[in-house]
Amino acid sequence: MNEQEFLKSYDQSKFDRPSVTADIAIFAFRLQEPDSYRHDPERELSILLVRRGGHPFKDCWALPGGFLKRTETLEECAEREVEEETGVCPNALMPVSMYTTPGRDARGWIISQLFVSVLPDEACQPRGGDDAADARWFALRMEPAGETVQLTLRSGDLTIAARLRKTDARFGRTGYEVLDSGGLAFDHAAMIAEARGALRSCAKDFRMLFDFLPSRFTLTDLQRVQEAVTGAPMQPANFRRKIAEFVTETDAVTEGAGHRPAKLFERRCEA
Amino acid sequence: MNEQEFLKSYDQSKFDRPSVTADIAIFAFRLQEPDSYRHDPERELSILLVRRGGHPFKDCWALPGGFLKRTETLEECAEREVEEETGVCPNALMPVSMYTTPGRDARGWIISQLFVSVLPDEACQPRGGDDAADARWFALRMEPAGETVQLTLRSGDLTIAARLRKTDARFGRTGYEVLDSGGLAFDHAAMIAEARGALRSCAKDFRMLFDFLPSRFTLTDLQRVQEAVTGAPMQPANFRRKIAEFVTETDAVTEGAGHRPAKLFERRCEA
DNA sequence: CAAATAGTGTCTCTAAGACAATATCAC
DNA sequence: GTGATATTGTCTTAGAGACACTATTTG
Repeated sequence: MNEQEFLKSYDQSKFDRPSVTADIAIFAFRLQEPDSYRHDPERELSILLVRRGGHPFKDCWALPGGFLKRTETLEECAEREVEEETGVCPNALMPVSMYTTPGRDARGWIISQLFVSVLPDEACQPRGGDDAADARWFALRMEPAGETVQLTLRSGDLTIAARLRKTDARFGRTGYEVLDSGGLAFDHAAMIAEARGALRSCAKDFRMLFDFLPSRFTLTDLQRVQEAVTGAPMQPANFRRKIAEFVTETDAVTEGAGHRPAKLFERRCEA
Repeated sequence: MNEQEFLKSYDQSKFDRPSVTADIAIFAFRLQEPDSYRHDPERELSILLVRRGGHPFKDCWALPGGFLKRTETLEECAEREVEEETGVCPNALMPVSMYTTPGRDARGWIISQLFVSVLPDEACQPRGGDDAADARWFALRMEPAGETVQLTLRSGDLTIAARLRKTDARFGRTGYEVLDSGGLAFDHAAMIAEARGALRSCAKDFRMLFDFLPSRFTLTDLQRVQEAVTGAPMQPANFRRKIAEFVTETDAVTEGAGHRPAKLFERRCEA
């Protein structure tokens, strides 16, 4: 038998195969109401979730995502699913890791690729789509609590609290095991925690920060984003020194704030 | 219909699904013959390939790997396949990226997870296994050549030369497109190039270096490994300063070399 | 002017890199 | 002793972090 004949006789359907999905953790910073005309509004790290319209986990909140099709790459699938379910068009999608533990999905043998993406606040007025009854931003907090990690998601009156335990932490990535999903679908609580970690670790490279903001931004805004992602404050002088090479000054300035206006900057694009 | 009923009626086989494989790039440094009794032997970055025993790409060289089973994670699959095909038991397996381009495998819809692993030279006397007619170490060189990248693999008289073009380079990872596979199976030439890059980028973190060496080693050996992985030489004094915190001195020293003996060190294990 | 944020100058300390000198073995 | 590698000392420089100061708007 030669290769041609082999390929002709090869029947993929004879073999056991999993379904494959992409799930996407989309982060943004949402502005909160300022408490005085002088204070700048605070920014809050948020994540986009959809309410599931069908079984399983009907009416539970979940990451947007869906099944891979034969004609697309996993990344294209992720982009398509986000668009379909939330009406939002994501920027670059960073692959994080593959979830393949047997039994992780009650429907059968399903493995999932987790992606992380980041959006400027303005770009996203989510709407429910195809399979999703609703789509909303949830303010995200993740705090260590002894041996475990507490995950808190809040959207208006709605609060979701999940508890996780760290499992492996190799190659700069930390995996989590769900102790209490808090009502989140599937193993998405673990995915959200891992995505938050991936976000933190890729913030060392400044390029990602720009995706959180519109094309023109103040350096202070950029710094707030960086601080929220890394979780550590920074001296303004030092921050400015470090990002200087990545931004270009424009003529425009902010207006109407109760204090000195700030110059607007743009991302510097180089080869 | 409630969730129980939904799950009972859910039939995964109604949906189109891909086959999923794990492919593993295993690296080691192999000692070369010294040209004089005084010179230490040189080390050469090598990668473990298997010769395919069956179609497609019968008799071509390929990364070890194979199909994911329902009862295992992708990482377990990778470990099993390496063991079956080469007789070698890999250390930690680092997931690198997922290959999902439609049409990448002539057998049908097949997506693959690439892993990278690293072995001490001593640990691996490869043998052909199940699907693999043969398993061998190939010295690996990767050189930029204008717009393209030249990949050269050599094992004894056998030389494989592949040519690639860089595609995307986001999130610290570089993807490649195969221009000339040089006879390597599937898109494995691109995988090898990406794996080489992943190795380089994770070498910044010293912990990975130890996997290339037996439990006791000289600092010079460790430095040679680091230099070969990163591609850049380093001052001995600086290297020693940097790894000091990761190693412990032992009483043992090397013997019989035509020069000053070196202290043997061990990896320092901390919490 | 007061409150609030924007933006700059500069000191210190550490880490990285370069260079040079000394040490110790096999033959 | 000679050739090779092992090991250590230290100078210089670049960058991170901390701190203090000045600048500019709105009400």
